[in-house]
Amino acid sequence: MPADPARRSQESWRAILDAAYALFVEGGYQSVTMGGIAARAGVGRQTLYRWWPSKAAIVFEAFLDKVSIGPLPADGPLPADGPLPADGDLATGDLATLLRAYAHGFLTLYVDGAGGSRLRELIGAAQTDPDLARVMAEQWFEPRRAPVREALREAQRAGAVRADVDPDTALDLVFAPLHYRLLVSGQPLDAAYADAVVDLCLHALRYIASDTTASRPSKSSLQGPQARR
Amino acid sequence: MPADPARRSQESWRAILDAAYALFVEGGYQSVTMGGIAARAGVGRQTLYRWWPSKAAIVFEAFLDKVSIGPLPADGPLPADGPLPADGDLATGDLATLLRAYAHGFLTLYVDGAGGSRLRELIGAAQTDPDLARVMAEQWFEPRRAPVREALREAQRAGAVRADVDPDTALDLVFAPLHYRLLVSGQPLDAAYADAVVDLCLHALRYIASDTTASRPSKSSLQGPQARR
Amino acid sequence: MPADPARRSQESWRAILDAAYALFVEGGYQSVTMGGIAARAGVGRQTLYRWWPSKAAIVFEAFLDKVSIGPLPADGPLPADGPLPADGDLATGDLATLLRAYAHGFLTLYVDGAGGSRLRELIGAAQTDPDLARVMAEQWFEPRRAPVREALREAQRAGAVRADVDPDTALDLVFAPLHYRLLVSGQPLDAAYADAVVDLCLHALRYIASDTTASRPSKSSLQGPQARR
Amino acid sequence: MPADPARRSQESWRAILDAAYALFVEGGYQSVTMGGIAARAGVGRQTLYRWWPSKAAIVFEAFLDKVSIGPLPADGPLPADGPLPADGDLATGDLATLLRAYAHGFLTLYVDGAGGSRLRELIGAAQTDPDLARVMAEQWFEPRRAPVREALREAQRAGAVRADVDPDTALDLVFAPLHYRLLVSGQPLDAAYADAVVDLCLHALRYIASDTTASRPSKSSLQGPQARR
DNA sequence: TTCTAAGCGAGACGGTACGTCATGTCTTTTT
DNA sequence: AAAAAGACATGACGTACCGTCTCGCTTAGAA
Repeated sequence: MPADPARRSQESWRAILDAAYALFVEGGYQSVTMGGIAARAGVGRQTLYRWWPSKAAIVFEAFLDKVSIGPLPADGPLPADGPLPADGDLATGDLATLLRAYAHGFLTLYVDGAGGSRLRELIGAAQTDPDLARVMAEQWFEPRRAPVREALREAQRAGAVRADVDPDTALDLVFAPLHYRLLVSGQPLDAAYADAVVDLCLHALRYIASDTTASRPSKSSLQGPQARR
Repeated sequence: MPADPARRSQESWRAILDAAYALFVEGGYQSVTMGGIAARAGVGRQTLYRWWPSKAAIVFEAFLDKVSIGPLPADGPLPADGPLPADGDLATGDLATLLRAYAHGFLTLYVDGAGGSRLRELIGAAQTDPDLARVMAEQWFEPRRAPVREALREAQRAGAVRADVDPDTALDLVFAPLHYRLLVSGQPLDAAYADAVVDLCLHALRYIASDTTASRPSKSSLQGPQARR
Repeated sequence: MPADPARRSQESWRAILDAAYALFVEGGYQSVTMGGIAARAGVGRQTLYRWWPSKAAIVFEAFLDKVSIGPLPADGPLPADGPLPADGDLATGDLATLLRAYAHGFLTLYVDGAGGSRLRELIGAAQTDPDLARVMAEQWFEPRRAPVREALREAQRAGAVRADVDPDTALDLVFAPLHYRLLVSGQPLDAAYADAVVDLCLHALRYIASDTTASRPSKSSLQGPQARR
Repeated sequence: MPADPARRSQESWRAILDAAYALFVEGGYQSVTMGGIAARAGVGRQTLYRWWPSKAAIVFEAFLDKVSIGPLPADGPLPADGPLPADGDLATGDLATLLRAYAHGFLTLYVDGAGGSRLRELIGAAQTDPDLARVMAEQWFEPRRAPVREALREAQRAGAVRADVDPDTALDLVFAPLHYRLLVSGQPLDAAYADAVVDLCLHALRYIASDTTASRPSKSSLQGPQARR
């Protein structure tokens, strides 16, 4: 008998997400407990188990709620980078600018942000929790990939980017190194690195026009696209 | 009083690593417990705490032990890709071949391997365990990056690869997408993807010598260069 | 606002008592729950709380209902000893026969009966529930004591039983040992025991006629036998 | 693996029994919880479950401990009637005195005593807990019955009490009414009642010497009084 | 050789968190 | 207004692990 969402208490829902997010940000994922959330939210423990399958699900929903909804009315420490700078027309115009914007948005959210570094822990938890992994892929990563993928396709149609590369693979060239440094390698993840990655990626993708002139290595190639102007 | 390693019982050590690895492979990281390891190893629980700081440390050491030592005498299900094909001269000769070998070795170990998919869980655990993160970076990731980095530098010196890119950043172009698909995106991680990534990476790095001969990727799929002919 | 009994749903009432009794007989007192009764009766939980103050009250009423109303229409496993063989004229005629009939009725109901041994649990529950204790005393024990008490008084008036004994105390001589073996001592409670108890009781009560001097309570009776020598 | 009693912590044991008894006396059986005992004793909850099968077992052991060991050094509110006045020679000499002593001891312990009325609750709990019932029968009731039974046998051998009655049945004549009023009937349980019961009991048992013809147990005695007319 | 200090197996200990269950109150919807 | 339905706060339950702490037992190296 799956609980009927229509009868759900909105107050409890809010209180739970707020409590879960607060505990998460304050003490990290490991420090969050079902009992702790319930106590802080002034809610029965059973209410948690009624609506969520696991701690991971609650914490992720709380995170999503806080980050996506934008700055909280009062106390929110969120950078609220949220989904994206969001004006879609970037896509057509300037892929390089879009990619760079994304890379810097990533840094803002994951590295500088208060709750940002906590996302690492959620991704970590997802490694042993297939449900969480699926939900995060659907609700967090894919929404962030989609607009970039679309811009990439547009660029391919416009002939600005080689058309023989699967857009998802191309996307990975930018997204992957950022996540890699965040999660795997301990090496620095800063603006310089983000710029370098974007440039290299553009290099790799560039060259439907690359033809002869394009291939100039050291300096000019960094801003390859711009150089073409 | 830090325990004296000289008096350490070798039998217990072996039994503990074997037990930890067995439990890890059988049930996943979450299913491993200190008590479980001790019981399976026929060892007192205190012995674990005497020599290791945490469950993560034991499991990682057990994993490292099994994977690095090569095929076990009797029952080892490890593909034993282990460190690397290991003869360093690959480096000079053919960077593309080396990269491809690494990418496929990654698949063999992380995707096909029995204990392979378990490594995901260890990386996940490291997201909330700085000590584990550090140890893994030092003892697992860096040893696998080092020879490739060296080959890259060699290629840079030989003029086969553009010299204005930080080798570690360049490395990430290959390593990152593989880890990204493993850990973050739920998208397929197979040989075709590995090949595509290596090709794109070579494209990005190629071209101080790019012009004529340098990079011939796997299938001509890149066809950029060929097209120029 | 005390609920108005006039508006009470007869169907629900029946269903609740049936459900409570069924759960009680099937699994014992501890296994009965408010939620369980409500679910089995197809009734809202609040309906239980509206009409009964506690689980004990429901279960006792259900027990009383089933045992007193006589054999159920279809499935009743009750021996339906119920109140008593019921023709009151036994009282005058033959006290011994009456007592024996009661003692054997007790065995039938409490020991042999299906729901019989469950009564033990109700008495047990009454030890921590004063309300239940009171209700049981009024509605279960007293109705069973009353006719015997009346018979005893009749016998006292007729001179067949010593008149210097409080009828309630005399009653206890028969009722108490049966309950004692049921509730306290683990010793066998069977027909032989019931007969022996009744005989001894008759001995104790008999003799206002048997021996004029004897009935001096406190001092002399202590060594009754010796003193008379 | 049943826990090894040799390694048991004496301090915890004491603290647990003290805590359990205190909670029991203060709030009644229902108010005692495993968690409450553990907290008050400053003990882990698992320690309770390690050594006792149930709350009932702990509380009974605590009760037994307090009542049997005699008056506590400082705060014990127990009347310490405990086992018995204990000098066995009462048995031979004066059965009546012994019975009366027991009856009054019963009142002191069960009715007047602080923890006394709590014993009712334990007997109540035993009605749904066969293990507790068995343990109480062995460790509480039987030790109190044994000396009286022995005195009775002695009296039978001495010819002071009719020999055709099973001693346990005879015992019940005194013990049962006291427990009956305590547990079942709500009627007063006081010294007068106790005396009356003892007197009646002595009457019932007396007369192998009292009346030559009378002592035919099962059949003829039924209408004894009437028959003699 | 004896002493002694460590490692070791075993497992009891005080704790924390878990997920389930039952309670009694409440609100919503239907009859 | 009673009733079915069921969400809610509360809190006890029994279990699983945690990390620490004794216990004896062995097993050296030092006296």
